[in-house]
Amino acid sequence: MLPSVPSAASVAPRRRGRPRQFDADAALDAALRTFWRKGFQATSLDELTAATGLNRPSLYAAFGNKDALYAAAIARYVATIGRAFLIPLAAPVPLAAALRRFFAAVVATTCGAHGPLGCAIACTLPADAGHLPALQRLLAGALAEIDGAVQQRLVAARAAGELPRHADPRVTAQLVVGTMLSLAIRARAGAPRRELTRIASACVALVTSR
Amino acid sequence: MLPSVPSAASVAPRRRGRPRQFDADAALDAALRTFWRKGFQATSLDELTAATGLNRPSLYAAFGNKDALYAAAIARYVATIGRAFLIPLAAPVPLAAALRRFFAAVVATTCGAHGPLGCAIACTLPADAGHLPALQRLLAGALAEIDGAVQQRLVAARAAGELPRHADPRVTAQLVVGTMLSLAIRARAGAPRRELTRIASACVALVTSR
DNA sequence: GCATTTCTGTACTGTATGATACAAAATACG
DNA sequence: CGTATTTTGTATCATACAGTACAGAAATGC
Repeated sequence: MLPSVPSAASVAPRRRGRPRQFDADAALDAALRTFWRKGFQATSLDELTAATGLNRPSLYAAFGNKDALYAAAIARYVATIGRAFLIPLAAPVPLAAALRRFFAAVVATTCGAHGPLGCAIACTLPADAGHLPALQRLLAGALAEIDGAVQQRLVAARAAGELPRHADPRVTAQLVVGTMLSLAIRARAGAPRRELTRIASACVALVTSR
Repeated sequence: MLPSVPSAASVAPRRRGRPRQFDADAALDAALRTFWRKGFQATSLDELTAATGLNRPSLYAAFGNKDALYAAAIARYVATIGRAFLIPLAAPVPLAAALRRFFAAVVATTCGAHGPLGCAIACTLPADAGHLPALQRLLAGALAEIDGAVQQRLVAARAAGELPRHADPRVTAQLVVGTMLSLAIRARAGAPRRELTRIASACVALVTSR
């Protein structure tokens, strides 16, 4: 389930005309869940109105068109789901334990209770990034953000002597994130949770071994 | 470019009525190139007829409907592109060299001359595997085939003492394939070739180190 | 109270899409 | 040569789609 994180919109000052009868963030979360499962192209506006409970004009007034709604949904994915993956990384525990928690969060989310959703960045965004430049930039930005966060943790780990000195934090972070992306794809292919956990453990062992 | 590998269809015995004026394999390759770039949902039949040079009825008579054509195209991708990745693995060279050749082939293909295509299995198939069970099975099968081939090479490597005895060939293969999938996604995000090569090198170093 | 502003809901528009009907063309069989 | 069989090309169908016009509803400001 998506956490209901309030954003700037929900604390805006009272506006002039008829007030909105919906919460924009909740609607965005509902749209995200639909996009997450079916991707951008396969999701119709009828499905979006059904999922959000809004009618078309309200959706368009709030978010623009379908493209903009998708971009907003992915941005929210990065800000909520993606960032939730990174929180365990910052826990004050040894690197191996932090990485295990990170992967545990990834596996739990990609193998959701509502079927194997995978990861929106790994599984659905790349398909449309091939022909929509705006989405390609979105994908590149999301990857850079996750790479950076993992890299930062690895730099700290190396300073603490938890990583071999010859290991490059940047490329190692990209390998860890790469494993994360592959776990999401495997989840979407229907791989059992146990298998994903085993792969994650092997990645942690390989990265933290010396 | 796709290699023009003949299949059973092109050597079929002379049939009864008016002969076909097209090569089914060439048409399938053309359809695959379009699907590869834009995915299943975003590719229209108009684009497919333009790419293949066939008109709609010929396409439908040869392949069924759009779904079946996509499945056939992905199957051909696995049989040609995917298998081409695996050939370098079987070269009679040490494991590290074989893996380097494998990744070199992956990087060269995912960063094609016609823009960063990525990999059809990694970048476009997962999007529709989320809601089309047939495509989910196709994805799972493709992953299993690549995993198996890499695993087989790792088993041989361990027998030759090129791999630590404590390394599990199966999960190690899944990590290598996972890195491959992530390279394809990064290629589609626009990552420069140099960066992908660096990640691949780090993966090889990590897997073959002891 | 009245004008102004903003949102909601229905109904609609034009278009793009996947799929087919049908007749003409091209081959094999007898 | 005539019939059966398969492919080709055009023209078309019904539907699904993204997006919007418009009228009514609910709030604010004066």
